[in-house]
Amino acid sequence: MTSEAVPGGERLRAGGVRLTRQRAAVLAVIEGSQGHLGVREVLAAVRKGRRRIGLTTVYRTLEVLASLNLIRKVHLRDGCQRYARAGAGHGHHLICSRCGRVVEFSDCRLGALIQSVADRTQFTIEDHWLELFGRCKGCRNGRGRMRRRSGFRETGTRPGPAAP
Amino acid sequence: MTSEAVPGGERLRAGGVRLTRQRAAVLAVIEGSQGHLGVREVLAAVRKGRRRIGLTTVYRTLEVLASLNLIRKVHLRDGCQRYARAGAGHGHHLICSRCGRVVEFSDCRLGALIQSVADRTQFTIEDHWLELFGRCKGCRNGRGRMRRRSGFRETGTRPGPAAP
DNA sequence: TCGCACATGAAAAACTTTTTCATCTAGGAG
DNA sequence: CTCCTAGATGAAAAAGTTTTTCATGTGCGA
Ligand SMILES: [Mn+2]
Ligand SMILES: [Mn+2]
Ligand SMILES: [Zn+2]
Ligand SMILES: [Zn+2]
Repeated sequence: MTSEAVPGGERLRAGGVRLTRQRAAVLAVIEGSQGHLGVREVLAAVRKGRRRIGLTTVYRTLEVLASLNLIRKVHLRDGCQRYARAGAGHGHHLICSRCGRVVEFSDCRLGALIQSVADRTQFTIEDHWLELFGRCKGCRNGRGRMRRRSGFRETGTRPGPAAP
Repeated sequence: MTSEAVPGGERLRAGGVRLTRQRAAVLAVIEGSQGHLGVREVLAAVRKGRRRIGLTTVYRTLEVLASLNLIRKVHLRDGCQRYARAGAGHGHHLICSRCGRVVEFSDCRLGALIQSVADRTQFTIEDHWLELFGRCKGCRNGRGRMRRRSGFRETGTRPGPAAP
């Protein structure tokens, strides 16, 4: 069978790394998600798909995929180490603070701003990082402020409310 | 002696929290630093200034100070939970990827971009987060790619301002 | 098909962050 | 100024996260 059979196979090969079923599974999980996922969530999702995978491999794989730009790392105010699918090329994220949905956009038009800051500070600016937070259409009227909705499981166990 | 004697005292009071020597010490350490500091670095710096403080308190204090906007949380590609002094009001960071120096700027002019992305995605955008990375003047020609230079020890302490 | 460099994963180590709870203290009341 | 107490502290332990180890497995070029 050709590598076509494995979604993402071409891109993994192109990245110079081996195409393993674990990598394909992790990539599939991220690409199949509308939001950002944490390590434990990816682990659970892959296993739910009845594929064996270890936590260590999830960590390593997410790093590999991100370095190949096949997925992107997302930072939230609290808790980073989260990942979302990557659009083409340079991209930034718009994140729904209620359900976690992630939309990538690439037109950032920061040229003038960067030039201005560079002139003023005497820095050579090499990279930038922009994230927008808000409410997606479906979450517009949600009065809550909770993070992920059902379908976007929380990573691990939450600190939870005060003890009795 | 009046509360004037304690740098940041006024601002802590204004925030509705008690002015403790630990809070003043942490604030002084952050304000005395040109870069971003992690929890352990703050702990070490405060102790070096011969002030007693516990790790738990450092965590809690950094959170309190950040919520009062007296200091700001900085996210790096790897490793967040770092803090830098805050400029006035809304601010973004320009970070030297070699020495860690942090410069805050507030003119982000993202209005048009935000409008455009909002229209296109149907999101209501409530907040944004922008960080610029580059080389400060002094690190311009540094061929290295290491993070903090001497003076910005990873786990060590900054020579920073000792207690008055 | 073979061989081996690369990849995996269970377990343990290492590290980070939060919770507990006994003790302390900032600062307002009197 | 002295008292009082809600708020703050910190040592220790618990809880959670990430990395390291190393024996075993496997992708893929020869
Ligand atoms: Mn951009
Ligand atoms: Mn972050
Ligand atoms: Zn949403
Ligand atoms: Zn620098």
